[in-house]
Amino acid sequence: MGAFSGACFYTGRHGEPPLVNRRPSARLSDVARAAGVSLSTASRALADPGLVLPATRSRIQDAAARLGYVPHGAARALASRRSRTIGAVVPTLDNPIFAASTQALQHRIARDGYTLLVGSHEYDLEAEVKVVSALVERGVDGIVLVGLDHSPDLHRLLAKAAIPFEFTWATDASQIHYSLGFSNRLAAAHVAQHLLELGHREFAMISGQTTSNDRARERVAGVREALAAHGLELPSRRVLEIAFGISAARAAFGRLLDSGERFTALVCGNDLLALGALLEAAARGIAVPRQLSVTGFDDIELAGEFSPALTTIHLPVADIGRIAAERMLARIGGGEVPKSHEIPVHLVVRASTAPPG
Amino acid sequence: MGAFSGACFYTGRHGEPPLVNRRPSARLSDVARAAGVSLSTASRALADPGLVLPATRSRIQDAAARLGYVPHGAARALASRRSRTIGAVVPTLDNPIFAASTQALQHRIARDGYTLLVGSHEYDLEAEVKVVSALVERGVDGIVLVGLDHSPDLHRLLAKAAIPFEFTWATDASQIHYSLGFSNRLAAAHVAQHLLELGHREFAMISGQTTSNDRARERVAGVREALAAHGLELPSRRVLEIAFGISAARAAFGRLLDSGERFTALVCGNDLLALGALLEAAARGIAVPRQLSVTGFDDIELAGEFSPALTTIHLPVADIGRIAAERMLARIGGGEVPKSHEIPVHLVVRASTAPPG
DNA sequence: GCTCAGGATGAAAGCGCTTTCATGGAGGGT
DNA sequence: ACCCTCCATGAAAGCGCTTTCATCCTGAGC
Repeated sequence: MGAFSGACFYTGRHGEPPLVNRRPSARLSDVARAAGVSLSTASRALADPGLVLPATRSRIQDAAARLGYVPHGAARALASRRSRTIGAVVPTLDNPIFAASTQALQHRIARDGYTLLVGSHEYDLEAEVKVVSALVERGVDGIVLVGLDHSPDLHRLLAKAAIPFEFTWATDASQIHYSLGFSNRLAAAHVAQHLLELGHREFAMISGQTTSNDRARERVAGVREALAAHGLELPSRRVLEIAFGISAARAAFGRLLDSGERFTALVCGNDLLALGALLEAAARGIAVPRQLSVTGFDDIELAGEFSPALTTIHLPVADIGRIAAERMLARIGGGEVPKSHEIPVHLVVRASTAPPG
Repeated sequence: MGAFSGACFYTGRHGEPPLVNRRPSARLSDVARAAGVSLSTASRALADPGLVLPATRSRIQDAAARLGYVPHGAARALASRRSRTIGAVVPTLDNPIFAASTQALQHRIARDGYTLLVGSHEYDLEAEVKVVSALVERGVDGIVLVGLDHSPDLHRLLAKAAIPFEFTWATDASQIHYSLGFSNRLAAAHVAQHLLELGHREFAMISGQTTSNDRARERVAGVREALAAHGLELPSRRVLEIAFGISAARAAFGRLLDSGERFTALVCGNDLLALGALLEAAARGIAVPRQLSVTGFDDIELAGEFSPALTTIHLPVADIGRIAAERMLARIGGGEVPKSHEIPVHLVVRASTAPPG
């Protein structure tokens, strides 16, 4: 390569914009200049086209398209005090029901031009406060939370931020807060009632962790209530609390069997736990439902496909996300929605329950 | 209640700030004033405490704590040109592997003070462009995407935005883009190789949708390659492409059986599809693995617990999210990372495969 | 004791947009 | 023809923060 051409190449190279700190894409002022209008008119044409003469409007829109204009969200948020983002805080996305409802939530708000910020706290209420704080800091216009159990700091933070928030997967009976869900207690009682009607009298239960988890707690309480109405009780030694997971559930169920407890009905806090129990029962040659009836909660897809198909409570998981989105959007828009929204859930009787053998 | 006290009450009531447009929590200038320092010093004390005298610093930090100061993300982003948010775009969170890796990603970046924005496109490449555009507009500092198949518009947008982005769940052999994952083709070939070694010669396959999905396509290609090396082939009529879902998989497998095709090995594009096939096989009285060998891909928790336990490719799902996070954080911080990162995956042989009966 | 380096702080200029508020011109009523 | 209203547009003031740049003070070096 000769000196001249070499120099030439280098000149060319240096002409390229540096990759870092490169001038970001066109700003609104560039669009305005290109269209021959003022900044304010350009802003209006894009935000509320009705405010601008059709001719002007299309000139501006053309310019924006030509320049590949992408609005600067932070600037917009700063000036307008709305970020058009919504925060969702879930225990974990590893649980398919939270993943599915979050998916539905995201899908719905995207339709209205909103973006979802997600955080998870892995069932740690103090971690949740931090997550929410991060979301508030990002200026979310609203926050969707799971359950009713939260740190007092959480409530303080939320009150101070003065943004709408909503609890899901449970309804706040006190009507103090906005909530969307169903009564975990009643639903669980419904399951127990079904088993009672089949003739079961000896129960056991596998539950998720109940500390800091009102849903799990209410489900246990619901079963106890239903039994109590029949003069029966569910002793603590027959209620196993375990962390989430199929293999953990298998192990727990195994322990329960090994402990020598006698029972004909096993109520599980959710489908995954029930599946674990079903798997362990099969491994041990326990016939379900002949020797043992098993129930779940959630009605994940597998529940209906598994053999034996699982008797469980059907939850309209996607609806929860979607309706939460709609209630949130309405409130952000200044609308009013009922303080609490009850989602219908129902028992699906399948092959895993039958009268005691 | 007397007239005086009544008036008193009302005055009190009116004194409350209105719920809407209430002055948001303390601003940095409030903190600065409370601490008796300038705005800049307050900013420094919070952003980089080392720049400020210990005494001053603690006065400022105290004031911030006392006032419950929460920084205004948009203002900060506008001034600093960094939003400390990262975007993740997945096909859908309904798929547990994406939910799990997203969870790990979120968890890791939260440790560094970053917040996750998520979007999903349900396997629609044009929808993906919109989602990414929304994220760019929100000023994310980086974007994590799934797979290698994307719209040209997507690449244009990303190039223009000049922010780091990374593809996951596959490695870009051309090394043009940053990518993190493994070779879906090799992994699938590995599965086929295992079955070939067991003595299988007649294969069938159930795959996810291959259009716009390089992972699914590569898995099919990998199986074909492995067979070809043995002079065998996998005719199209034995490759069923279906949408995601256990019941869809059951139905598809049923159709395959009804079509009269004869095969001793069924390769499935992922574990959920395999589970569907296993369930249908059980329902039809087909013994696995005696009459039919079945394989999956992903190694979800259920794969190892199910009966028969599923032979599958183990993917370190959480690692993918975590490492993607770490690579992204490094790049945002100005660091360098290898263009592509290969994640080790391996075959887990369980009870669903055996020599042909 | 005087100079100069260096560190702590303050002043002020934006970041890119929205949103009053002001202005000017067109159209309607009389 | 005149006045008033209404509507399209423009000018300009921030939104709350970061970040130069300038300033002041302290202390080391001679």
